[in-house]
Amino acid sequence: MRIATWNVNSIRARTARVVDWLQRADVDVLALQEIKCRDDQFPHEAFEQAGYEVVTYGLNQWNGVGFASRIGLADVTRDFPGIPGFGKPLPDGTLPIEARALAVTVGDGVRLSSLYVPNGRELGHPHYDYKLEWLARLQEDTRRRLEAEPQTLLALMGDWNIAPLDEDVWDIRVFDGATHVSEPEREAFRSFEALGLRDVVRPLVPKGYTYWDYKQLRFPRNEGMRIDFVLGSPAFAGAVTGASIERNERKGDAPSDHVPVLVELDADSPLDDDRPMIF
DNA sequence: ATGTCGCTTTGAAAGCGA
Repeated sequence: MRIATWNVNSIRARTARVVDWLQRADVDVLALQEIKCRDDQFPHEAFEQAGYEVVTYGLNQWNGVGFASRIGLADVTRDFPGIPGFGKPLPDGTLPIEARALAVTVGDGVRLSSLYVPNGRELGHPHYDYKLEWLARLQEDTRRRLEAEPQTLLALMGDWNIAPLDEDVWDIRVFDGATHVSEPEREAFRSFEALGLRDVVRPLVPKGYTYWDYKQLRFPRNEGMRIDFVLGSPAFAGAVTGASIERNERKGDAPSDHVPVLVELDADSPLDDDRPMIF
């Protein structure tokens, strides 16, 4: 099973590129972020013609997440319990919930979330507090799920908008006082690892960025950030057999500013200690 | 250079978010 995550920065601007890559890379399931369209605006036909069914969660021109799968999509869940909102209060006094979290079950019971973590904008900005609150509520929900089903094959995948390590940005000095590298954000990221989730890509791809800003020749200079991650439950992590960061997808005409992160999984024979040894 | 994108409202240019 080949599973990927990709912040596409507008699906309508990149439909052919995304579908072409899905087929070229032989991807079974893609988690999308920043589709930047409503559900009715999504280019369903192009994906269906390529053999993928699609589920999307898009409310307006901002954010938006989705999945494309050729091995099934079941138990679709938007948001998560306790998810905070942001923006102008609604008539009932609550804040609007943004389209940033979508979970599905694929294949034979693999539970995947497509996540677009709030950017944060600036330290001390209301959006930064929103980001931390959003992550705290997601962590709580994930903890409950793992406690209820410790053996579950589960992965949280997406654009985390956090660089967990200094080496995940090209020059940490540039990020003094910036979001994405602040200690509260990194602590939030580690709080998921404290649940037993593991970054399943870094051990296999120790170096490399997943995002390069369009501005200031960031890609030609390789001045990027590693902010897109797949965090897997112990059972999920045990089934991972390969991973790659698809750097070539930042090249050519009209690329997204993020590239796909791809994980290969052998869900039929997880490498856990209970597996009978056969010689 | 706050140096690029993509979307929106608005009626070709500006605002917003990243």
